[in-house]
Amino acid sequence: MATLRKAKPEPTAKPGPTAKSGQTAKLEPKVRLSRERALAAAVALADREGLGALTMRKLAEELEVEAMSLYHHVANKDAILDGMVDMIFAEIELPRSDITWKAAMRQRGASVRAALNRHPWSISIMESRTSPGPATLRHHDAVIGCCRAAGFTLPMTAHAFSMMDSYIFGFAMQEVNLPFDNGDDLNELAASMEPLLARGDYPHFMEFVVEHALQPGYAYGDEFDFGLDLILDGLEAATSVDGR
Amino acid sequence: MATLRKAKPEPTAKPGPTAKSGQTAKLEPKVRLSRERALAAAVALADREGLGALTMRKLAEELEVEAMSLYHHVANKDAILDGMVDMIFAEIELPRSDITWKAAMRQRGASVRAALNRHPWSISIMESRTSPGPATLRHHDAVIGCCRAAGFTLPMTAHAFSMMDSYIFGFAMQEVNLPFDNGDDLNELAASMEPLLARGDYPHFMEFVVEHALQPGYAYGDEFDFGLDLILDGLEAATSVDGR
DNA sequence: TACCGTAGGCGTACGGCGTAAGGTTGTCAA
DNA sequence: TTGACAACCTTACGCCGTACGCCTACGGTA
Repeated sequence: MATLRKAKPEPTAKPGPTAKSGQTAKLEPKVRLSRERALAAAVALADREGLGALTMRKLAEELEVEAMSLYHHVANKDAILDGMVDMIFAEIELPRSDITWKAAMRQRGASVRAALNRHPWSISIMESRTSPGPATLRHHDAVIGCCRAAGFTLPMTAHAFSMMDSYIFGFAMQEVNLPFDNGDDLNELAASMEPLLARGDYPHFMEFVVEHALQPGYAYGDEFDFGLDLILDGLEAATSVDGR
Repeated sequence: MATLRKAKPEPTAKPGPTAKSGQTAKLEPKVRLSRERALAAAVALADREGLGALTMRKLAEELEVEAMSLYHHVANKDAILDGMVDMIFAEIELPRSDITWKAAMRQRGASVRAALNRHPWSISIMESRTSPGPATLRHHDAVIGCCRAAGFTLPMTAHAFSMMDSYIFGFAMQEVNLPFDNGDDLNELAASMEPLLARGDYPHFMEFVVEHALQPGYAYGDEFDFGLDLILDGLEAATSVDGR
């Protein structure tokens, strides 16, 4: 015996839960752990308390299990993160095929953005993941298929794919990390940057913030559609010129 | 007693470095630690070994100091990350004012992309930072100033700023996380996804990868200019129509 | 019925992390 | 000479991911 007799300071019978004798064992069906249950709980935990709170111990506790039991269903924590990313992609609507490609791309762009806003932690793990899951592949396949069905050549499809995803994910990244969530704390934000701005450095930045971004009607999220439409219109023009 | 006699097995005098007596003390000037030295070492360490290797202990070792000494110059590790982000922005060329706004924006876009590629870890900490440093503010100020000098209204400046940065940072994010670095491992990548593709799922994705992305002349980085030019042309058209 | 391989779950331990608290040392003004 | 102060170090705490080995329940077979 390797560990000698250092373990087992307590050879007494276990106290309460899952009592050893059969007397109460049948009363709790004790749902089995599984990869799916673990991933769903991980997403819920990250949604509720942030990615930093997602630890193997906390996740296990959530599932009423010990941390090491998770390793029977996932290889390691990275595999959990991979699975979580794929769950997000599974939430995103695929582009429809019964409308124009522009309308379909607008709709799936909005769906991507909505999913990333629902799960603000997701974008920070999407970068740094390199092994896409089935839902991720399915999503990319559908987007490429939409372009091809609209008559895009392969090079033009590459342009469109790269451009749309760069913009959509880049926008979501900025949106998720804005230093404010709603209009309420704009004022304290403004106050916090006052010392910098009062010194006269950054005059254009200051004008922009004070005269525009902090004005009542302004919401950064509204910028999304302007940019996406400009891109889609540009892509349409590029295809109609020479098809490539 | 938990640790028993693990500490202090050696009450003997300290051996070599920074000898206690004054005899050799003058020989090594012992450059003082400083926030700047710490940040520069942190950037170098992250460049060399990745962000995961950047720990307070390793960073201190790099500087020939103990971990806790760092806390005399920075508040905590987050402050180091903030400082590192600002160092990256300091590397980026500001838009020039002696050329057209489009040329200036093209040049600063290339500069941003180059900096993010030189320091692949930087994009993953830029998101999640909310307190910009002076170089960051200076950069944003210059970009806004460039738009304003070109005659953009404030709303149009907001459109342009949001759109360009979403695209540039989003593109860099995808580029940095590609599962390959050069043309060499494209083949093993192709081999690794073969089981998925052979089953006939993802037909469009497969056609795209095999017939286009894996072809000899293709490099993802080349997509950057197409998208940026399309955006800049679109912005120019939008301003000349109604100026807003 | 008896056996046993295996899968799911548990307990312990290890090395590493960020950093709180307090000790030591070198410098310099009074 | 003294004593305040800043720079730096030592120790320790509570976390983290996970290697390793054990126990138990169950299903298939003899």
